[in-house]
Amino acid sequence: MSSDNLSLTLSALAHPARRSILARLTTGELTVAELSEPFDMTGPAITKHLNVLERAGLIERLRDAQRRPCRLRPGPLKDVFDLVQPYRRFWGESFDRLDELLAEQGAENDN
Amino acid sequence: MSSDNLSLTLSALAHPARRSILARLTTGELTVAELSEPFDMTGPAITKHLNVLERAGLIERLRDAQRRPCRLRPGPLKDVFDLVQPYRRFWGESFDRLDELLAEQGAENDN
DNA sequence: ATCGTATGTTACTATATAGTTAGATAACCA
DNA sequence: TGGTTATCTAACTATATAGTAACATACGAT
Repeated sequence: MSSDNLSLTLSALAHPARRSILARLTTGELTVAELSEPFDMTGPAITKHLNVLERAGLIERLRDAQRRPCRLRPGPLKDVFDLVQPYRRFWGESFDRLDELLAEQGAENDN
Repeated sequence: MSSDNLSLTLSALAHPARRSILARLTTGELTVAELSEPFDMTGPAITKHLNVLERAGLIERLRDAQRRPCRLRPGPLKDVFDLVQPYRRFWGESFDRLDELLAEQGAENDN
């Protein structure tokens, strides 16, 4: 399963329901019931998705009586940003033929 | 397994060996043997990782006699960038307490 | 005290992932 | 032709993921 933090974060993001949950949490805390509502999924399935997100540090669980609202913890997303950031130079120019870019880069940074 | 493209890309990235392979491909094409070298892993294991990367569109396999060099295809990484991009406003300010930000946002964008 | 709502836990199924060893394929080299 | 190098496929194991149904717990309301 590769349990380093970044791998945990990426595999947590690798499910549309979990990405959708995160997106909805940007507007504030939501309860499990509220989060479940848009999905055709049973309660336990949602609970498991929330556990995955929590284990990755992407959400925090609170207490409000019998409710357990979730709050976004965006920290680990920065690591994802930092992962893809160095590749920005590659897209937008030659998607299919990287050769020239690699040549340029090879010139300035000999490996 | 959630086979939409973005999910495929994210779960392909959710393994340190595969991220390392991608990083090494930024300096040019490499053969399977060259890619295997830094890892304590058998050939078939590497082949499987390459298949995962290829299925996600992150690499391309070429032919050079009996060699099958790999080339980076950075396109799908842009989608990952676009995924995390909107969350940038959340980190760097209040990691733990999102409340003020949410309050601001709630004011301008009533949901 | 009991009821109902909200959420979590357990046990189970099916499929996917990550790795192994052993064998198959393919292309070059002598 | 036969051998070597490079890579992939097949079969297998162990563990993880995504879902279900059924049950348990926790808390507020009546």
